[in-house]
Amino acid sequence: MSKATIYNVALKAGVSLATVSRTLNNPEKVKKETRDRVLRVIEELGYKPNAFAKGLASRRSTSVAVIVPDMSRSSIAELVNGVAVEARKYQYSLILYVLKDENRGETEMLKDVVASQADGILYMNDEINEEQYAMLNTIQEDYKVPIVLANTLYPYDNKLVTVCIDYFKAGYEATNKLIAEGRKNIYMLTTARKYMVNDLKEAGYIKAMKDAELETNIIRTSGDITVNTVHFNELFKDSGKKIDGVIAVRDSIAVSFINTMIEKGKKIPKDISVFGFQNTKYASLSRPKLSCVDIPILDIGAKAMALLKKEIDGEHIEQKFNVLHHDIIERGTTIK
Amino acid sequence: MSKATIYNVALKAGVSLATVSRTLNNPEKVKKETRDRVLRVIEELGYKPNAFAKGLASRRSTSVAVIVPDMSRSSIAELVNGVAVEARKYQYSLILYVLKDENRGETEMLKDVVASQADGILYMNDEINEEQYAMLNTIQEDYKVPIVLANTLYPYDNKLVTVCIDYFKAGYEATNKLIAEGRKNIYMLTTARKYMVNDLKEAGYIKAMKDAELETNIIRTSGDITVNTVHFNELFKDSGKKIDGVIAVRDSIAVSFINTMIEKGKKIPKDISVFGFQNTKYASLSRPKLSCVDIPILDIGAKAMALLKKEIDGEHIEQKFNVLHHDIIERGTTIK
DNA sequence: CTGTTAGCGCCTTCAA
DNA sequence: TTGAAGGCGCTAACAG
Repeated sequence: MSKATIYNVALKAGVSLATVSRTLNNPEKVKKETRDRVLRVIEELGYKPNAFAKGLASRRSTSVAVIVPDMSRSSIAELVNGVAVEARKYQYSLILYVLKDENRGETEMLKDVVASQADGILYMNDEINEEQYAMLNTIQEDYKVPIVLANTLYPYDNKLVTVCIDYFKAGYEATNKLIAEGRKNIYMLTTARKYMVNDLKEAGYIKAMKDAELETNIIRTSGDITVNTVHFNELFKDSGKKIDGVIAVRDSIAVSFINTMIEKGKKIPKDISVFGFQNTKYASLSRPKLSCVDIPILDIGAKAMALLKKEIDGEHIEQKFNVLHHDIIERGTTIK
Repeated sequence: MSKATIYNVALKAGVSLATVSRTLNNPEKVKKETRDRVLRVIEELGYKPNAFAKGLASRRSTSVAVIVPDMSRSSIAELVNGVAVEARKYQYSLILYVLKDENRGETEMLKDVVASQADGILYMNDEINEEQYAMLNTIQEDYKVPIVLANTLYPYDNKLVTVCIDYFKAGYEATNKLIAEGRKNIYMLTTARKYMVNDLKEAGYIKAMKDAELETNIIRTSGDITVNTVHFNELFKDSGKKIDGVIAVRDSIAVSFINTMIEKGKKIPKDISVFGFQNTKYASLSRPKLSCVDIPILDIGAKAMALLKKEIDGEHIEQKFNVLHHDIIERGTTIK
């Protein structure tokens, strides 16, 4: 029962191992009768080709490396979900690399990825910086392993295929919604850590504010609720009365802000309108429900995997930047 | 640059490939000077052993298969995080299998796992049923590939190593807290789908209620917010006034319930006390903050991976059931 | 349409 | 302490 090899199948089916290999990989090259016989034996023996031997001989692994930061971020998990669904269509398996805090070993890790013979790499670390981008580029060129960035942007260059939404535009639009409400003192709540996508949201916000000749106010805080709650309380003390609008780069930050303000006696959205980003479950579980930019995160994952598959298959993708459509969802934290 | 093989290293270091292999896998069997020289060349060439060749020859993959349902569930993502951290300690890579809705192909998928030569399997699908359990067992026995269940319980048998918490006890304790508050009409909100762990929480709830000679009320609903909101509204119409306590099997369900009730004018926790399960970010982002059972989900993942590693290394684990400690966290939705 | 024959890159006895 | 040689299970020309 343990392990049937291609030899066992060949023997029992009365053919050579090459024929077995063919019926599995190039069925059209095998006469139907032979093929059927072989398939029956395969079934009987519960034979599955050894992935290592197959990979070694064919130099292809039918697997892709998925590189993510901290899984506990809702958007990351959802992205992986999207990738998984698409990957299954191609029978590709996913090798998961979680970066976690320690960027130290990223170079080392990428070498592991190469050694693992992954057919392609899906990189979704939105904290990407110039150095990392350069390294990915090197890897793609030196080792000829295709890379796709999912929900990860490095806007200063476009050598790598990228799937994302137009974060600048989204930030711009959300801010304009608040301006249209008549809000004047609109704050942007962003992360202290450097996320490229958040910088773009911020740039969109700044543009909208400048266009309206309003003053920009950017607060850098943490994604950690206990930490940002403290920040929000301080903010309230200093200038709380003047805030009448907020754009947060993550839903969870928006919700944390809302909670803090409501506990301070503020009315949402009467006193302050709030926009989040992503449309995660946090947005639906907030009270009032959070207005936010809806990002098709599942689709981004799926699209990224689909493009990677094309690259693996040797198709050239001239459209490097693939921008998916986003929506502005108005719920209970803004005034329609 | 492309790919250095063991031959290149051997040549450049002036040794045979066997020596290179040894310095990597059995360094103590190589004279220090030779070893250093080889290591230097490895460094220079950026050599990494091809994972396929290595796996084929050694019959070990230093990778484990991680089987999960839907990644978008916060607890699942966190579990994977825990696994990833621990796996990195051993330099194990993770092959991710997302079950998603379609259980249809689970048998097939498990065959893939075996074919992938994973050294072990981490199974964390809390919807496990008898059939699946039996199949896992078969796989473990027939193919000699160790399996560990993480946060997944099949309480009717104990052939597979399991890491979890005592869900029965947790349900019992949480219910008793509410009873101690003087609550009489305590409802359990659980999932319509069959999750073994939720059944245990439910059993604990029932036991506590029976002990206190109170009537049990079990509501089966969905994890989907739009769906369960409808249920909660109906519930309120029928018997809303009589509900004074709730235990929900997931934080997100608890929060959704709270939102619905507060919108109906109920006071939380004055009118109704609420307990959730897990202590996810949802609990901290709810207003009031959710009281809940704290489950050390990260630790469960890490512990499961650690045990799997032991099994892979041939250590026999007699302690099949590994029960980690949980806490009851009282925050704003219960009365202390 | 099918069989034969080299490898793929590495590990692992067995000798030396 | 090191080298030589035989696989691991499969794919992919090349013949036939």
